[in-house]
Amino acid sequence: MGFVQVSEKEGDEPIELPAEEDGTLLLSTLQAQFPECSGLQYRIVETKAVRGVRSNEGRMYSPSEESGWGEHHYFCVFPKKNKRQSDDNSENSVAKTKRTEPLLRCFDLIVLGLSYKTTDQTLREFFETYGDVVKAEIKRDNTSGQSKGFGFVRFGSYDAQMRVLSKRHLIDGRWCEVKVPSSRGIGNQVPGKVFVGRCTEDIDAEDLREYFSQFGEVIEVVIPKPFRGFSFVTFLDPYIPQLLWGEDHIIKGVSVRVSSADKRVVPKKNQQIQSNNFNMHPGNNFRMHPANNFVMHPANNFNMNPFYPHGYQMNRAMN
DNA sequence: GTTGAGCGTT
Repeated sequence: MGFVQVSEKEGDEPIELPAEEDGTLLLSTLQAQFPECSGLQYRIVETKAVRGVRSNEGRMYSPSEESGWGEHHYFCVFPKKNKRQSDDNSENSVAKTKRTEPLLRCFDLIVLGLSYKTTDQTLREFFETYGDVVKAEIKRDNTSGQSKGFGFVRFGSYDAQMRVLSKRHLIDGRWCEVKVPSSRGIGNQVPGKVFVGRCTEDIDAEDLREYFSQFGEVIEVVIPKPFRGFSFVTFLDPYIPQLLWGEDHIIKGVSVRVSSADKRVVPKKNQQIQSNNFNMHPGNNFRMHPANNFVMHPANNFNMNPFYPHGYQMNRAMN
């Protein structure tokens, strides 16, 4: 909880960035203010040594478990190869980093079939045997507080996430399955396209392109006119969108909401488009792109449970 | 206080 004091360079006036509930600072939060920033450092007052902040899976961890981020004044680290992103003539390390980082990032997993007595706490404790649990919550009825029998869990490491998805789990006497939420599925979505809700009018196409370029190459930005409070961003790689849903994204200090752009939400005919196809990339043909085969991607095979491929009644013998 | 396929954002 709380805020982290960060400036671009050591000695500059710091700004306060909000930390997450678990005390971590999201790289996306950091990059919303310092777009090219890849990490944080701070100086130890006593020894004058500079220390780096631990970072993993898009999250930055405070130096101390007890005192959190403390009163340190953090400053940004930038990649050495910090060329303009439009310099697309070489497959440099920047481009590779931007492609692989979101692929390995964890996301919420849904836990189905939970006992009505299972709590956030017992859910967390159960999954902690697999790795750091960033979030564990039971979904409850708003008025009665009664559990709905399912919940969400999020891990700190992709490895733990993979291991959990590969098996069934006996939690509080019930066999439960852990799946990728259908909200991340690939139903009617337009390949590579995301819906960006809660936009404000001062967020223009260039702001959106600049922000979302950290996750992959952006090939189109559409802001419906007249302004309707949302916009669309399309990536070259069609699997990028499902890695962004459910995240908080802060652009120009505004918390926007990224969700799927499906075919029901096609822009109206009689509207202007502020910007599109600003990046005429030769690889714009989705069919030609090797990443276009969704099924080939491991992230799309999570729900194929080898134990119960046909919906076996998991809790038949219980209770 | 009961139930048992699903899919949330406080």
